[in-house]
Amino acid sequence: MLLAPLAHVSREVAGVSARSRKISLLAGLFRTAGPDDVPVVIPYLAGRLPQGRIGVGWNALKDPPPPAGRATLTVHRVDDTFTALAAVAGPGAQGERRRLVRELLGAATEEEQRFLVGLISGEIRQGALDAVAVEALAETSGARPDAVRRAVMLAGSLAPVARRLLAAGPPVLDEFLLTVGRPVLPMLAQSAAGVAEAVERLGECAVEEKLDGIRVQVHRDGAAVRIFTRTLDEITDRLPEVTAVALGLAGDGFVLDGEVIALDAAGRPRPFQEVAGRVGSRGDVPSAARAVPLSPVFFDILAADGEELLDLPLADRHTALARLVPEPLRVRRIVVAGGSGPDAEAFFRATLDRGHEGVVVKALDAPYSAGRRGAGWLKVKPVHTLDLVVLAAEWGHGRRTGRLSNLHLGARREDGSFVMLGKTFKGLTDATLEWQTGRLRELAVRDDGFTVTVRPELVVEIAYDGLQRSSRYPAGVTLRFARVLRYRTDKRAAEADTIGTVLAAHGRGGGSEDSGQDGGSSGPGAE
DNA sequence: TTCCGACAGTGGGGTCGCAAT
DNA sequence: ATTGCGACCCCACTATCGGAA
Repeated sequence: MLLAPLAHVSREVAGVSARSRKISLLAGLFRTAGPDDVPVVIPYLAGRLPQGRIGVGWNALKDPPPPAGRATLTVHRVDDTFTALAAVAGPGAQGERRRLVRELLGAATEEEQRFLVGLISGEIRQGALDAVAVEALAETSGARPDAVRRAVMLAGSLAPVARRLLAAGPPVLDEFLLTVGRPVLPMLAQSAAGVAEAVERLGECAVEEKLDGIRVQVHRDGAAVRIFTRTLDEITDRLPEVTAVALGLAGDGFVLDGEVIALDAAGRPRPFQEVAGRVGSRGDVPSAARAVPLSPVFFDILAADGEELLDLPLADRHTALARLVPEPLRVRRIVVAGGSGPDAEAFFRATLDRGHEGVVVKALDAPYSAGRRGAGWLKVKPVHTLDLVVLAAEWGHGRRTGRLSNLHLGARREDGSFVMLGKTFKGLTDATLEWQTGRLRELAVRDDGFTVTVRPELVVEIAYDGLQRSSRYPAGVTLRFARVLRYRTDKRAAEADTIGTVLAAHGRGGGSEDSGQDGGSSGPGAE
């Protein structure tokens, strides 16, 4: 099969807005793909590479060679090139990758080049990723979308399901079962503004502490333990203490869902950054483990005694969890029946006081709906706000092209100058985007084509989750998950929050930003 | 007809590891 | 030794479509 029709359909899909139309366009192409093409075509049209990451980024894609005049590239030639790219290593790897990429792009027509660049950089922007591909796959094969989605969740990815489904038809979906040792897409939570609201939405529910660490899925099959991240990457060899905990439990065929965190001597959680650094360390794991020992804490169970528990309501899964996992290894929780708000609120406060991130409110009757951000779990975290000053803004991409999007945020110093605390592009409606583009252009003092620097006069109210240590910004801290709430056109820059009040609000002392370096873990840490 | 769930898009900061400088 | 880049961790929010109410 040639790449050309694929690239063409991708462009057509991007050109229509109706999801139903996208689905039938994709389905039409799936039908024409031969059995050998399927494992490649399906992921490509869902915007993914079967090889995963191949070590080629935006930089290697600059200045593509002139396009070919005629379409001769086959999908298999493209796939072979990606396989070769993924295998390149050692000195000179960068140059070799560049050479392979140039060779591939040189053999591609203009439309194919656009498609390949999008595919490699993960910016297909056709408005159709896995979920739409699942629908198209269902349409092509005559299977029920739900059944396809469930198989994808259990297989961990689309490709193996697509291959079997198109080769043998809907009945093969029954072959996709939860297997201990093979990762499953994890269930995710939606956000809610407050505990009372979340409890009201869910009715009978559990309120569990939300720990700020790394999500882990722990499989044990006899003496074999495997640990996976939220994106299903295996990290078993980096977490020996988690393996030890799994081997210490009184069961030998289970799958647990939980979070790893690090605790200090007083039993309080250490900052997320320390946990992330530890989990990311592949080199000398034993010494990393001595410096930052990790504690797994579990909140769900997907299989026990080799038996699949996914479809059981949470209440029953928790019973199974409690049978296998002793108290300190489980997340703290309470059960709230029939909207008794105060208990949940008190639990939320107590959880924050213990230094944790917030709570997750979970419907007791909900099954484990993996891979979807189902409404069965609602997370609640405290929100802080600040009035900051816009120092600059970056030109947006994609649907934000031509609009000033990413804002550089500054806090006021006592002397009237400003310290940059981070950036945000979140929380902006199209109308606000439009308005800020006009207003910031009026305030512009410089435009290098990427960033527009402005006179620091515009005040914006920012919500954020807490401070974290930063080596990038002059105050030594930056805002975590900053987003725009609204512009404060009623405020002048001289009325914006100062860096002193920002630091003081998070127990980092007032005064100058240079004292913000709190020497590792001795400080109280970000919330 | 209106409401709302699910999805895609638009990017944020940090950290590690590897290759290039 | 330092710097740049890619891969992955954490993540919020809005616009849109299309089925449910």
